[in-house]
Amino acid sequence: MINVYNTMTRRKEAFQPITPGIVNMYVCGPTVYNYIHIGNARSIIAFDTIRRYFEYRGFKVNFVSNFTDVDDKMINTAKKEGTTVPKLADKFIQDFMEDSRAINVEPATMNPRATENIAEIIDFIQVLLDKGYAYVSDGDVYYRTRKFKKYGELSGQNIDDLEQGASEHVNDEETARKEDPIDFALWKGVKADEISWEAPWGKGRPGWHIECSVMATKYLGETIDIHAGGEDLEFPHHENEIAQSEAKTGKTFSNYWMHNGFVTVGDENEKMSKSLGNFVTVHDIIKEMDPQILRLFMATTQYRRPIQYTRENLTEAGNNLAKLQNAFANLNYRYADAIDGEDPEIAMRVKELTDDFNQAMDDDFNAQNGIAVVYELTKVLNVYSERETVKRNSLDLLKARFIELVSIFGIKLEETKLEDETIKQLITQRDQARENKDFQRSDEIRDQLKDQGIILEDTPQGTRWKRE
RNA sequence: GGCGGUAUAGCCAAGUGGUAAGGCAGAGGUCUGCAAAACCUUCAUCACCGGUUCAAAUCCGGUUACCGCCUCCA
Repeated sequence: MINVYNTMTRRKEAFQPITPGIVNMYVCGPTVYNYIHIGNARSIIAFDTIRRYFEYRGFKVNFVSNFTDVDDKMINTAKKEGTTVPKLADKFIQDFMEDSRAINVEPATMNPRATENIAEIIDFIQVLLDKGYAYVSDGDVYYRTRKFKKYGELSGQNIDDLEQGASEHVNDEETARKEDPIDFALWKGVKADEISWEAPWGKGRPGWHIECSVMATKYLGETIDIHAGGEDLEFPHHENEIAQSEAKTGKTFSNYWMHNGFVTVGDENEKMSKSLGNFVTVHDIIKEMDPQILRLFMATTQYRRPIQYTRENLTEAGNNLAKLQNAFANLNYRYADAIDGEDPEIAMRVKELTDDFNQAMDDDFNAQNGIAVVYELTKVLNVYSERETVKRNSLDLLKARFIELVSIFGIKLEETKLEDETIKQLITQRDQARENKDFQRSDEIRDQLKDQGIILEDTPQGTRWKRE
């Protein structure tokens, strides 16, 4: 049984899908006006890891994540860069896909875009108007927040406190059009020559929150299993989504709400975000280092905890990645001299560790405990790889389980095919030199290869090599 | 001001009543011609104060510090 921390109840709860064996999951995606930063990556990685774990446990996961491809930021950025909103969206959606691939994120079942669902958005708003949950004001449409009794339940906010906050902070012309400062926009009337669509109450574009309500219910149903996103979305975004959706359907919008913690950066340990301007993009990072390092770093921290993005922490992740890769390589080398059969104690140990792993991850995807088990398995691989005789079935078993567990964290282990003839020849020459105790010559060859990024390792089974 | 979160070794980080997982870095060792990789050993009384208890990092009260949300944001 998988336990999930539900923001709504602030407790871990046993996960009960609506339909046995299926998880319908919606994750709020990015506004596509820039490259994704590592904060976005954290959210993407966290929920990709969770999705992979569900799949590993036998669930079919319908994973829907949207692109917000029209809003103020899109419009402003397009204007500034002398392009159109759709072109801007296309570019950064493509970059999103590339960056996601680099950090080994499984493609979503579906990535709907707000602008592809305008008709449904209009219908949705119309229902809210008909039910009295919304009102038109000077071309805009607003949600009548106070009418929704449960408002504030997700974030634990009192509506009067919110009211106070809202009236203090916001004092623009938009507020003047609202009946109440805490009301929020479902539709924004068109200004100047902005991108817009026809609606019964006038030309304009959807507000931010409505698109997620529409797309989640359209593609996954009126009640979904899991709705997820960064913890900053808890309020107001998710609160508003609930208000819209439940006012319309009268049903619970999502059974579980999951929120990932932030990435902090710098000595101040402050939140990283686009608006603070202190962000690092995935696009830039992966030019400088193996994307798998970033992936491992983020996937193995419990998703609700904050992550401190520092060079030191990345170095540590890099060392850990190398450890996993070494163990995998050590194991693979032994296929050359493995004999038939299996060692039963290995099967037992693998079973044991798998149970430990599942137990750890069942507890709200506790990746820190999960990876600890993987490190134990790594040790089993290494120790077994050093045995005098190894058996093929045991190698197969260790290898398969290792790949399986590591892939939940999005790590792809590749068998390096090293077939370079000149390198092989040099190694043969070196082995001969070593046999003749001509260590000067043998070290010369090793240094020469090292300059080319080739590392040699002498083992009882002969000399191995790998790239740095 | 309201709501929420966090504080465990040099660093990252598990751990919700019984005497501190794991990883990185460091130190010592095994293996090696030397290395590399790997393995073994070693490295903390848990922010502070008070309380409950036979027993607390874990429960209660208080203090301090940091972070987030309340306005666009993963």
